[in-house]
Amino acid sequence: MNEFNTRLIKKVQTQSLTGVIYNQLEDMILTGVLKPGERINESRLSALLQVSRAPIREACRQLEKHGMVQIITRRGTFVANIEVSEVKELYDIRASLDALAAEKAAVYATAEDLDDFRQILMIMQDAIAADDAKEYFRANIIFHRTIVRISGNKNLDALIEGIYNKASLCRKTNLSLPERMSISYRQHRHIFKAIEAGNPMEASTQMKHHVIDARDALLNSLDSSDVKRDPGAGARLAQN
Amino acid sequence: MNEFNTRLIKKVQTQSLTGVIYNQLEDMILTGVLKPGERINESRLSALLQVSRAPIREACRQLEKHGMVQIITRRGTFVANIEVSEVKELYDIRASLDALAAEKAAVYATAEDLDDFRQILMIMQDAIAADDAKEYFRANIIFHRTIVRISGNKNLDALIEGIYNKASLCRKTNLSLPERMSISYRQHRHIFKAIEAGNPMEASTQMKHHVIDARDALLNSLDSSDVKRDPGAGARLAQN
DNA sequence: CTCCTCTAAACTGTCGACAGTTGACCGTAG
DNA sequence: CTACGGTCAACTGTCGACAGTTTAGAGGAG
Repeated sequence: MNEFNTRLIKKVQTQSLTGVIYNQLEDMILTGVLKPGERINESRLSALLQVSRAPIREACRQLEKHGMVQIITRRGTFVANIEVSEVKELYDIRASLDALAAEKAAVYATAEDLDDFRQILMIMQDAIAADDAKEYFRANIIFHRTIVRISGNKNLDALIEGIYNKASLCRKTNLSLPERMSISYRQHRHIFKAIEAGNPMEASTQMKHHVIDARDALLNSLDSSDVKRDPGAGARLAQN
Repeated sequence: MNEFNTRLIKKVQTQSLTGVIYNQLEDMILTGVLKPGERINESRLSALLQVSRAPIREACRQLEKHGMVQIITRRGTFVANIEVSEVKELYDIRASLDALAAEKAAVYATAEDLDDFRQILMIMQDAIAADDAKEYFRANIIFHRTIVRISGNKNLDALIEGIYNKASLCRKTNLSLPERMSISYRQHRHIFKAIEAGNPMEASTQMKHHVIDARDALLNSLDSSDVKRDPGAGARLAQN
């Protein structure tokens, strides 16, 4: 493992060591190698990855900025520990922000934007027909990102991504619910219709309802089948 | 100035150098000593403040986390440059988040919480009677923070503060509008009434309206008294 | 046996130094 | 006069070391 890391580091060195370390740590957190609440030992990591502590410290600050760890002065950095109750709160925030995005999108959407939506909705339909939850999930992310993009609010993007990352720390939240695809699709369609009609109020309301609904479905499924492990790790997001 | 800084640093050393540097830089940015777009030179600062570059770097990362600077790899850290158009977007976000807080506050507020509100509203009334804009402004902040606290959503607090900090970078946004105090007070009263009545929907709507209204007043006063940035701004704002 | 105290190991915060990269200035060619 | 290329200074990224603080564990008292 050491040799592999060393090689990897050498290869991408043009991108700054800190960035590489950041990706490694993010991976280790999202895949559960580093468990919530666990402490990240700078010295040990620097020895393991064969780099000095400086880039590791920097990577940790970036992780904190993205909400994935918490840094306590003179105590260390700890992998964020997300309770289910906090996931609930995070979804509330995301619902509000996504609703804002939908509201603005209904104002600014162009004809081409609407075509984009139609295409995404078609992909979703196909995914449902093929019972391909993974594909549907991908399209879902694109749908939401498209709305944020159209809204034109640059800060919204980073904010929502941060919320999303943090919620993802609760690994249980990454399971997909294939049986909800058709419900979700119908809601997406309502949102699209509101945007198409240029109705900000309606778009906002529908979006908020959609996100809260998804959250409740998720939490309910957690209640019923709690101790389930999630092998379908396709939930990792390709960000940017 | 050097001596003063040194003494200050010594005095609070128990609280980590990075924290002291952070406060200094924040001050310098908010007071305009460091101007938007200006680059922060680590070496020069470390010489000026008589500390090594490490704590300065760390302070810069924290500033970035709070949205006050932007760090570009191998280029340096630059004081965030906020356009008026971006302030508009930031207020949109804040309106959504504050509306969420008000919604939840209407659900969770206790009798003591309501008493807190009554007290704050009284302070506002007094400030208006004394024509004390500064005091009113202080009470206003407490009012909003109280709502966020009552909402019980821990992430909301940090998020809103970040938005607020970033908007404050546009120094023009820091002017107070004494003539709006009574309007603002009435709106606060409406929000309080909705929370008191346990009406989340109404509280949310009133809050959103309040923040957007404050924003428009602010931007309008900028339009009339300042350089004409965006001629279409007024028209576009009217639709909100 | 339990609780408190004190000591030592471990770890983070800070430091000064070096190396690689970036941006700018200067000179040359078209 | 302008555009392109090369050289150089400055600055950030990274490194290894030291100091102060925290935590854990050993030892003693109740």
